[in-house]
This record gives sequence, C-alpha cells and structure tokens, in this order.
Amino acid sequence: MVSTAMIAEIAALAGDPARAAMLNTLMDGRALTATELASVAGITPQTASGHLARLTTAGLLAVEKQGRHRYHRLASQAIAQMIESISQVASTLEPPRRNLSTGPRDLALRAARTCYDHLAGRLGVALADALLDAGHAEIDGDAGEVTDSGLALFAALGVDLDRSPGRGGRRSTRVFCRPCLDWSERRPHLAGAVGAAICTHSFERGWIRRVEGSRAVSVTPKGRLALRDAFGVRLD
Amino acid sequence: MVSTAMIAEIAALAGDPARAAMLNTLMDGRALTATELASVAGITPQTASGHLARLTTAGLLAVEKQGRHRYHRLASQAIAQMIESISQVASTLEPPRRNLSTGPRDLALRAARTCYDHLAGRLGVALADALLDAGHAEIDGDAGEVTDSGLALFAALGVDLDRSPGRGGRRSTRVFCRPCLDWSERRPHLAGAVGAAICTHSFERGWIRRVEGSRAVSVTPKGRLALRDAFGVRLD
DNA sequence: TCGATGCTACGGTCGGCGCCGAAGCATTGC
DNA sequence: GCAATGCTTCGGCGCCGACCGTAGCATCGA
Repeated sequence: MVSTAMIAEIAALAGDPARAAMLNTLMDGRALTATELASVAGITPQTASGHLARLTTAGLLAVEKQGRHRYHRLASQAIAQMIESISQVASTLEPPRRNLSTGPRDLALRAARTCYDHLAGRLGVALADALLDAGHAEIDGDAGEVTDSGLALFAALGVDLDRSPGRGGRRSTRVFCRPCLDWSERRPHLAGAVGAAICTHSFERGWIRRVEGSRAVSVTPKGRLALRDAFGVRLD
Repeated sequence: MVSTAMIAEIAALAGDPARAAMLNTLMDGRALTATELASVAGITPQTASGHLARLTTAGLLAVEKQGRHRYHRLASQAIAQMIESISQVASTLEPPRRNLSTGPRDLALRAARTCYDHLAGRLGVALADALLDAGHAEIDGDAGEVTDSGLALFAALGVDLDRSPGRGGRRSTRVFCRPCLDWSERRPHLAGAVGAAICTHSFERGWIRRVEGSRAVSVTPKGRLALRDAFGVRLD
C-alpha cells in the first residue's frame, strides 16, 4: 500500500512556504528558471536551488536544461491536481479576510487566470455558465459532459477536443469534462480535456494573453468579441 | 487569492508522519477516538492530542464528543479528496519496492477497501469494469456517466443514487460519476455519488463488512453471489 | 464518594531543516 | 583567455516543532 510515510513526505514537500510558492507559480504549466522561482518565493537563489533539488529528486518537478538555464516545471498533471486540491481546502478553511486581499495583482487573478491547463476566475466561470445555459454542456456534482450541440459548436469553432488524451481507462465516444470549483468565485468552471482545449484554442487565436510573470491572463479586445459571439460569454 | 502561505500551512499539517497516518486512517469516513488514532500513528495519546487539536482548529477534522470520548472525523469531502490526490502522487512516485509490501494486512487492502465513501481495490475496479463492460456506465479520462440501462439496473436493485447530493453547481437529470485512479490496481474505479451509493447499499445488504481496525472490507459469501448476480462481478 | 478511564495542558529536550554567505563548476559572450 | 551569468555545494547558525513525562480536568461505573 502507499505508506503513510510516503504521503507525509510528499505533503511535507508542499508544506514549506517557499516551496509552496514555487509550486503554485508553476501551476500555470510553464517552465521557469531557478532564479525566477527564487524571486517569487522571496529567497536567495542558493536556497531555492536546494528546494528545487529536493522537489526534483522526489519527482514533483521535471527539469530541462538549456544552456546555462535550467527550466523547472511540474512533473505531471497529477501534481497539478494535488496542488489544486490543497488550494481547494485552503480556500475553504481560509478565514474570511478583509478586503485586504484585493490588490491590483489579485484583481487580475480573480478576473481571469490559468489553472494548470484550463481557464479559471470570472472568465472561467462565465465560460462554464454560458456553455451550461446554452445547453452545450451539463454538469452535476463530480462530473459533466459536452452535449451534442456542444460537440457541434466546438467542431464549428475548430476546437480540438481530442488533443489532450484522457488518463488511461477506456475511451468512450462521449466527451466528458471535470468541473473544478473556482477558489475565487466559489462556483465550478470547466477543467479536464474540454477546459484544456478551450484554453489552448483561446491562446492560439489571440483571444487571451498571459500577463507577464503571473498566472493571470488578459482578454484581448478581439477575444472579448470572439468569446461573446462563440459562446455568449458576457464579461462585465 | 489563496495565499501560498495558507497552502503551505495545510500541506504542512498533512506533512507529518503521525498526522498523515491519522488522516489516512480516517479516510474510510469513520470517526475515531484520540487513543485509537494515537495507536495507528505509533505515538502517545498526549502527543496525538496535540496533533488532533491542530488539525481540528485548522478545520481539517471535526470532533464530536460523546461522554468521555471524542470522536474525530474528516471535516469534509474536500479533505478526503485532498488526501486522495496526495496518495495518488505518492503512489506514482513511490520507488518500485520489492514485494516487501505484501503483508497479510496489505493483501486485504489490495483486495477490497473503502476510499472515504466508495469502494476501491480489486473489488472496486472489478465493479467498475463490470459496469463498463455491460454498458451500464461510461467513463473517459476525467469523468463518466451512468447510462440508461445503468439507471434501470440501480433502480431495480434499490440503489438510491440521489442519496449523496452533488456539491453545489447546477443539477442535471443525468447521473455522472467520477473515476478515481486506484493506487493498488492503477486502473480507475467509481467514485462520486454513484460509488458512494453502491458502497452504502453493499454495506446495508450485508454484501461486505468492515475488517476491524482497517480500511479493508471483506466480501461476505452472500455478497459474492449478490455482486455476481447484480453486476456480473467476478472475484478471483 | 471514589477510583478508573479518556483526554488535555505544561515544561523541557533535541533533532531536523530552512536560511544565508562564501566558494566552486558550468556556460556564454567579449 | 577572461570576466559575467546561472546554478550548485558546503558550512554554520538559529529556530520551529515533534516527542514524552508529569500533572490536571472531565466523565463513567461502582
């Protein structure tokens, strides 16, 4: 069985403020250098190096060396899902802080951000709402599915739902999706293959753009129109 | 936003061997006393008391006092899901240990166990396989759904799928389910409302029974027949 | 009322680990 | 070649927290 010692070891790796900051930063799926990660964690590069070494040897991170840079990224989707579930719990248990937490950076994150490979924040929730309202998808509790009209819509838009393969198991002809409770909106947005496909598509078409050095994304004017026309998304 | 400090705090709570053992033990959804939990963690009651106090004030555990006993249980489904995802990562990263891990207790766990509120192990996977083979359910990657024939089957058996409500969001007429990668079988079993309903039903009908002081369950002779007749499950 | 049981509070010990400064390797560019 | 950059290793400091023994507080049974 999975020894509890192993569970504790993994959890302890995520249980340090500096490492948690690094892991959380990597939640957008990008690969960053040790120096960048040291900066977001607020520690010196040599300390960060130690942390990154531990995370890498444990298998939580994967590194790719390019010249004198070493790019670190989350080793797998499972790692991202773990961080996600911890954040979930953290947001639930978080004491109702004052509106202290609404700095400009935070506002951008609340508006729209990536959650590993899909969209979250008000944009993510609005997208999910629009798809549900139009009957393009259905969700209930733990899971959801793209309806026939949804499949037709995505096909018409050129969104490739098969790009991210499911994680093993049997394939079915249906396209399911995973609802993911949004920590800022406290309502579900779409994750899984569908969420990833929409996110990828939106980046490729220039509908959204990454905000430098953050998980936040900004909706371009073009994207604003496209999202409204394609999905009926209304952004305030 | 969810501060990374908060994430680290939650992860650190699960990142101690003693606390991880306690949390993992509580994954079967039962409520245990401090002394019992101290025993499984291999520490003295007074040390356990301290740990339990921290977990409780953080909101990971809920306590219910009954006379001179204080029963501790996981505070929510979200906590269980977090532990689950950490175990998931741990099992992935676990070094391929020798067949050292096949003690008798471990064998029982591999055969059949509860995973918070649903069934796992060979039994859980066999159940999922049988339902999928018979076309009573479909899964793909992140999610799945009970088919019409499945709904008819559960109705005929008297399994109440509506007993555990979904976690907010919009209700749909469909019954979705969540596949959960089994750490011992490395293949998906059924979680979510459907998994919980099957598990509850099996306990109520006396098809399975808890093994004392463990997450393992044993299939009764009656249950062996019932599971075969009802779902076509073949247990070796 | 009085012991027994379950649990918690306090004080002291000690090991682990997060941190940085300094120094040592790689790689790049001049 | 020689500096500059990115990263790692090493050594030492300091602190947090896990642990237990002892003691104190509730609850139960006789």
